Amino acid sequence: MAKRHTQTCPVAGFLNIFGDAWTLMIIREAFYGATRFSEIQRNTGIAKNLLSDRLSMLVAEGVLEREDVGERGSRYAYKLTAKGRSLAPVFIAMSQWSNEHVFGAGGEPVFLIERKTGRKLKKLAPTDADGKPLQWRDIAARPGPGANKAARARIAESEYGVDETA
Amino acid sequence: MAKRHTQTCPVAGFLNIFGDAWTLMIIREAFYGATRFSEIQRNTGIAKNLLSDRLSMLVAEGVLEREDVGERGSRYAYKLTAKGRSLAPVFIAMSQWSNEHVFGAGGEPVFLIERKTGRKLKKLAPTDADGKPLQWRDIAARPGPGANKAARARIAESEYGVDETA
DNA sequence: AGCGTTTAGTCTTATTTTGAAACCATAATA
DNA sequence: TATTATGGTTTCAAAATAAGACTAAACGCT
Repeated sequence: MAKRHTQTCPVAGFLNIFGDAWTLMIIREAFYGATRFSEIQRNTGIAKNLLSDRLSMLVAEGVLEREDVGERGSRYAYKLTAKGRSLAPVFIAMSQWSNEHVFGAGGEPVFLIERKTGRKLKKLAPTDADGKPLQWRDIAARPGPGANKAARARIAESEYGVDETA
Repeated sequence: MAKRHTQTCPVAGFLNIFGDAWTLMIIREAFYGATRFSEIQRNTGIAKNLLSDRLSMLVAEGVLEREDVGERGSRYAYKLTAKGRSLAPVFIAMSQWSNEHVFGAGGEPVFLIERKTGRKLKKLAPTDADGKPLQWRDIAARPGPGANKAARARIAESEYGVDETA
């Protein structure tokens, strides 16, 4: 899993960390509260060498932290950092999409709920700065301060782009 | 990209479609308005055989549709279906996370904005059924109607799970 | 203290996937 | 009519994945 994408792009940056079949399964386990190597391996079915690689990578990226829980070392707990916990919207959006479009109404394997009341979370949806819902047609892309020439060009030529020279 | 995951789980279901280095880059292109094979290939750098595979897969999954745009055939446009467009929250959540945690403040390559006003979208965040913001600690998982025995067991034993026998 | 089990890996090897380039038929363009 | 662009398919080497064997330290039990 070398970093494949060299583009200056948020999606490319995201996929350089999470763009494979297993990494987000590990994040799922972390959200579900699993912390131990063996636990994650059992719950996902990932091969041990891959789990070892991915955990090291996630710790190096600052998404997980490895905590020593043995009395004299050699027992570890992998836990989400603040950076990792802030993947919650991604995790929730994936789960909601999959419940709706992979499994469908009546076939949902798991609902995410508010712990206190048991009610389902509200469906994540794009909103403007004031919280008013937006359709995808209302959304556009604008180069940010980190955009290089290539990124600017791609955005400018796309119909999704807005030339915001302001 | 055979379906790797057999678990009855929303994340596993999602990753069986999108769990690789390229598929979400293709979705990015679709959101940015690219429709043609060559255009997507140029913009992402994906190998043509992989693009061909992934596009067929996405059409088969109903995420994209292939429309014939040649006068006498053999020119095609790949467009998001409604199912594909409803990936917007996933796309936005990934972009926002990456802007914040991969590139960081001042290094963001691309902002997603409201087309009409140019203002940045609001950051996606989990809320309860009424729209009140929730911390990740307030969120739990409950088996849905599609949960099989294995899925139920996994949720039950996780600290994230709630035994909602109601 | 001694013994078997669990944990958290590593190593090896076969299989699968990817990446890059070559090739090709049809369509559009000059 | 000739040239280029499009949308692929095929081939082959390199890389990643999958599965199991193996290991050392730590733990749990008597």
